[in-house]
This record gives sequence, structure tokens and C-alpha cells, in this order.
Amino acid sequence: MPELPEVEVVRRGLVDHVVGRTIESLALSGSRVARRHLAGPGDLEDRVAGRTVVAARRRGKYLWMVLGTQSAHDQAVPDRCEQSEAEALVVHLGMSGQLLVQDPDTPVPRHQHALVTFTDAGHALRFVDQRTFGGLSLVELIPDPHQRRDARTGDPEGIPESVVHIAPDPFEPAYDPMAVAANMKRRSSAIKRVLLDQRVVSGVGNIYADEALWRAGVHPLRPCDVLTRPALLRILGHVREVMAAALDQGGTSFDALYVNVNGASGYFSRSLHAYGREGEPCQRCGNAIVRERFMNRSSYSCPVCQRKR
DNA sequence: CTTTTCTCCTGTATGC
DNA sequence: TGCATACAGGAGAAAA
Repeated sequence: MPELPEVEVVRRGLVDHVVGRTIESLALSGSRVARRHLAGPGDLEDRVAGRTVVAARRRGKYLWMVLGTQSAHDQAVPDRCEQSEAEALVVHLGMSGQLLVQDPDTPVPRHQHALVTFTDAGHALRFVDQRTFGGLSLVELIPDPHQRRDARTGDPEGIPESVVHIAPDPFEPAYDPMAVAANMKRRSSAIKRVLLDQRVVSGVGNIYADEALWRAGVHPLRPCDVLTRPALLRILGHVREVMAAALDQGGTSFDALYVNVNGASGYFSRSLHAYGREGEPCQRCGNAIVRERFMNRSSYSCPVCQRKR
């Protein structure tokens, strides 16, 4: 279940193994993997071929490869002085998506939905996704309303048009915990529901929401607007901390030739305090962790440390 | 506008 | 053994 730390591990893998290379071809299987591309998967394949991957970026759980302009196209139409609009290949891993960097000749894995080959004939990039909640899309880059700027040039970096509604994640310069807490304070929904709302703060999924709330000692169903602003800020601090800890461990189990969304699995087995621990003792007070149904999924919490009040 | 519910998908585990 | 059901859950559309 890729959340921010897992997606960041994948992004780093793309920086190491894909950025700087030129795409020879993209082959999509089925029509589901290409998201909201009205001209169809064949058109997406055509538009990506020949483009160079110039950067790999991320906001929350969204990942995108910035594509350079097609040099052949520029030469063919020299009077087009203005740069053709910058585009990115946006990837969302959904529930079970993986990006694998492998030799092009290795057997096609089960549930492979996309294969990217490169002009240097090196390792290929595969998108593999069992539950098909993930997908790819080719999206125009537009100015980022959050004004994220390149550290060196000072120029604003573009954001894919389909990602503008996603709030900055806790590791971005544009992240403003005071503003996020103020936003949360206006909401009557349960704290966990708000933590999972990617328009409020991005990158948090079911696992890290439960872990952050366990660390903060707050029940998942507590309404946001009854929590104090310091309490909300404390929760946001735990969100950031728990994801940073996962990232530390996920980054170390990363195989050089294998960009794997399960990179943080070692973290899951060792360091989780609430998620998936129904019936096991709370590591703070010893009481049994309980599981409750919430939003068509499970919430795990300690009934003593995390009072409903 | 805010908030909640529904739907998409398939491998694995469990119950009868 | 075989079939039915629950479960995992991100996110966007639809409904309230």
C-alpha cells in the first residue's frame, strides 16, 4: 500500500535509473492503465516515444516524470519559437502499483500494464499493478499555485494540471503546518478522514494515519473542530515524523536494479504500533489494540491511549 | 459549499 | 474439495 514514503523511494529509483534517458517506446496493455486520455492509449504511446525524461518529481502520492521537448519535432517546425508546453508522464501507484527497472528480455511479469524501453537499449521500466487502481497519464505542466521554486534558478517548477488540487506534502518547502491546522480547525469531519483528504495534506494513507494518531494519542473519530490548534499541530508533527522514519528504513532496503513500492516493508513488520495489530498489546499501556470499521476500511487504535472522549 | 457514500479491481484467507 | 464471502484501500465521481 504505497503512501508517501514508498512513492518517494520509487522516485529516487527513477532519478538513479531513468532520468536523463530517452524513451524509445511505451507499450500499454489494455485501456485502463492510460487514465483520462481521450485520444486513447495509442495516442499516449505515440506522444511519449522519443521524449527524454529530464526529472522525476513527486507531490504526496503522485509521481511524475518531466518530459523534454521532442527534438525532431522542434527541427521540423522551426518557426514555432515558443517552447511547446512542458508535459509530464504522471504515475499513480494506487493500491498495488510497482515500477520495476529490469532487463527488457526478462519474462513479462503477471499484471504488467506498461513497458517503457529506452534508446540506449538498457534496462526497461515496467508498470505492474495487480489491482489496477493505479495508472499513467500524460499531463501538461502548469504554474504551481503553491509557488514551489527551483532552488538554484528561482524559477517556479510546473505542476501537472491533474495534480493542482493536491495539497503540498509535509516534506515540501511549500508545506505550511499552521495553514493546514487552520484549515483542519474549520472541519467537522473525523480527524482521520481529514488526514486522508489529499486536498488538506497529501501523502497520508490508512497506515500512517493510524500510526500518527496512535503517537498523538488521539482517537481517529474525534471531530477536527473540537481539537485545539496545538493538538492539530502536534498530530501533523507526528504525521511527518512517522513518514520520515519509514523513509529512513525504506531507503535502505532498496535494491539498485529494482524500483520497488514494497521498499518500506521492513518498516511495516518492525515499527508499527497500531496498524494491523488487532488484539496485540499497546506498546505504551499494554491494553489490546482494537480494530473498527471506518470509511470502508479498518482503523486500529488503543482504546485507552486514544480516548473518544 | 461541505460532507458522505459508492465504485473500481483481484489475490489471499476464511467459513460452511 | 468447492464455492461463497470478507478483506486489503486510493481517489474521484456522485449523491446527500
